[in-house]
Amino acid sequence: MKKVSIKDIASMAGVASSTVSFVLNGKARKMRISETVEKRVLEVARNAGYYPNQLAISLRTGKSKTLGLIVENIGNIFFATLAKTIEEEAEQYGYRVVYCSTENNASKGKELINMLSQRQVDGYLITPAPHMEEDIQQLVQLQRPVVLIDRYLPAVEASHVLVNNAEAVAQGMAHLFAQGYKEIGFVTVDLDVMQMEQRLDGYIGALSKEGIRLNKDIILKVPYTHQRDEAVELIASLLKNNPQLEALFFATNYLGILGLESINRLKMAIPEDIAVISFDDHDIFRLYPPGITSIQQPVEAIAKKAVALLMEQCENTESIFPKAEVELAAKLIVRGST
Amino acid sequence: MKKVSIKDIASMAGVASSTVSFVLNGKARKMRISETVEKRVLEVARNAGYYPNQLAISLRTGKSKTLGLIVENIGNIFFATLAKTIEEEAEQYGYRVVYCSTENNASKGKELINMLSQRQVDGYLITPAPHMEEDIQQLVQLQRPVVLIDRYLPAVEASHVLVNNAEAVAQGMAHLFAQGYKEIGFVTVDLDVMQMEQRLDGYIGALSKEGIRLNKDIILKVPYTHQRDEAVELIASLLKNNPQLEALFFATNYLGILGLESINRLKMAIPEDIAVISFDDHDIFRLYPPGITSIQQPVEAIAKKAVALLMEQCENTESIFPKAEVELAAKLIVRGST
DNA sequence: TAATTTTGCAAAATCGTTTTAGAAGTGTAA
DNA sequence: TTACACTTCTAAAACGATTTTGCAAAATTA
Repeated sequence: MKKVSIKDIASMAGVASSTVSFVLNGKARKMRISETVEKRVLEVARNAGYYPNQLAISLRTGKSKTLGLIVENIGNIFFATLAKTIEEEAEQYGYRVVYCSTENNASKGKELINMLSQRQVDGYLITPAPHMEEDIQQLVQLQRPVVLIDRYLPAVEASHVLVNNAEAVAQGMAHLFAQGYKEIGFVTVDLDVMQMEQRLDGYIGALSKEGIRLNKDIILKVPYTHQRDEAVELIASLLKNNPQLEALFFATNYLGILGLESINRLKMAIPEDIAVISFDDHDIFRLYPPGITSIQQPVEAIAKKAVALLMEQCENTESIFPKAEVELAAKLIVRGST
Repeated sequence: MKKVSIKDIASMAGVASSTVSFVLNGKARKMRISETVEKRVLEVARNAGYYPNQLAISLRTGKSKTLGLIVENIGNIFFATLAKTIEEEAEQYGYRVVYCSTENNASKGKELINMLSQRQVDGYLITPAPHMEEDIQQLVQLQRPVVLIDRYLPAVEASHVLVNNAEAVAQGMAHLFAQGYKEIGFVTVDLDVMQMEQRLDGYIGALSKEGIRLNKDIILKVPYTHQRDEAVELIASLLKNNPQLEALFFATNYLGILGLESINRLKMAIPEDIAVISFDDHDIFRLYPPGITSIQQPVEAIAKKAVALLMEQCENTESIFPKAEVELAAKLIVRGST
């Protein structure tokens, strides 16, 4: 079945296609189309089941009203919620979002930027994987609207919005200290990304502020490429090799989940044998007895701010915007695990 | 910064834009373009950082190489995995996927179909919300490629692929009987959708096969619109009012998760006080002590089959395809909760 | 040498819109 | 009668690609 175009409507209504376009875009008044003609066109269009071809519109106007969102892994609840919130937010501005995952792989990230460019997205929201500096810098140089989220690249002149990682970890550490824990291990990932470094910095800073000497043996950097089981084993051996540990701080939710499995495997009790706190909240943390204390990122605020910044750039492509650097506060959710 | 078009490349290389197109599409040989010209064009295109405008290509060729995927809720891990698998599968065929959620709301579903149509997707993968019959039937009538997943609408002449729900529940029930449980409650949702009815049918069928009389008091239909807390309370009162219950069968993973919360609230022990089994697997079920038995859908097989069916229709738009009705077997994952 | 075929590319049509410029027709005033 | 201003709509260009057709020059054949 052929689709109906504006031309078909025009010939059916006995007018020019420009007239149809004016009417359908509500410019009938402005273009002084008579009410008679307007009604007829509207009628015909409705009966024919006409809907506009967005591709043609975008091609002609040069605006696709679409944003590209590149996250690390859409399967992770944090990014999934972020994506959904961003989508809802963008809808307010009349924009659609297409999203995709890098899996923290720079070459996949490069491909995705390419793909989005080809599809003529109006702006980019990116959680950059390591080594994506060059590709993102290129976007910036071409004056494409770009906002980085969740992390940033110091070398790139792009606006970013993220949680105040160091501050958030410090807050969590303060809570642990207040509960009397002193021997606190830190489990992070071996990825060379800004936000992970900031979290580790938060940990180190909190220790030194409390006057506790840094013990590198109880900082574990799990290789990102490790399989689930290898990682669980790694965390388990950290616990076995350091029986003095009173608490474990996980730098991200999926590490926390792996940690729960390790602790479970060692038949240790939370919080009696080991206290647990994790960055990024998760359904499991709310549910897993006795409830896992976590640091909840202000996902909604991040999404809102990021979209707002991007929109500003999109709607105003002439002027160059100063790089905005936004850091938002996290929220500590205290549960039974500490 | 202006984008470079094929015309720009043409004038830079001193050739016609058609020539550029031929070269870039690898048709140089076929169109008898000399190697000299081919090399020059390639060189110029590379240096200028040219990339094609997908919108223009789609408009001209009439193929967007994009599929529309409409799920119930992309936030749910089942749909998220399904979406991701479908995306990977579609990539094999050179197609992109744009996905969106209905939240089980027919009018939102209608809007989404509209949006996807305007964006000229080549085919539709849909988990239909109740009352979407008409809109989907219309797609079918317009001979658009459509495949329904996870559920189907008896009134609509569209292919579908889903898990064998009744059979899967029967399998779960058989396991419960084998473990000696007789008093088994069933918690489902009050939505009027095919797959939920099939699951309930599976439950009822299993009982009658076992010679157990149906007790409607221990079948709970949680209203879909209930808030988290209301639902938890509802399930808790089911347990309180029916102390004879030995096991609870949850018809979907998010109900199962709510159920865990209810059980937790009542301080009942799994499986000593109450055994638990849930449809659809989830991270939490693997982790939550003592592990929750669940029925895992063959997500990968569903995705593969659905995409394959859709591709067949897309690549072959002339012929009308017979409605394919595919039902796949689920896998019972036995854990400590039963 | 003339006719024919092949080569190598250019021109133009096309996809479905938007948008600018302007063409008829009518009315009004000088 | 002419000039001018409205009113109402149309024609055509443009967006950036693909694809069909066209056509001159070179090469081949008769």
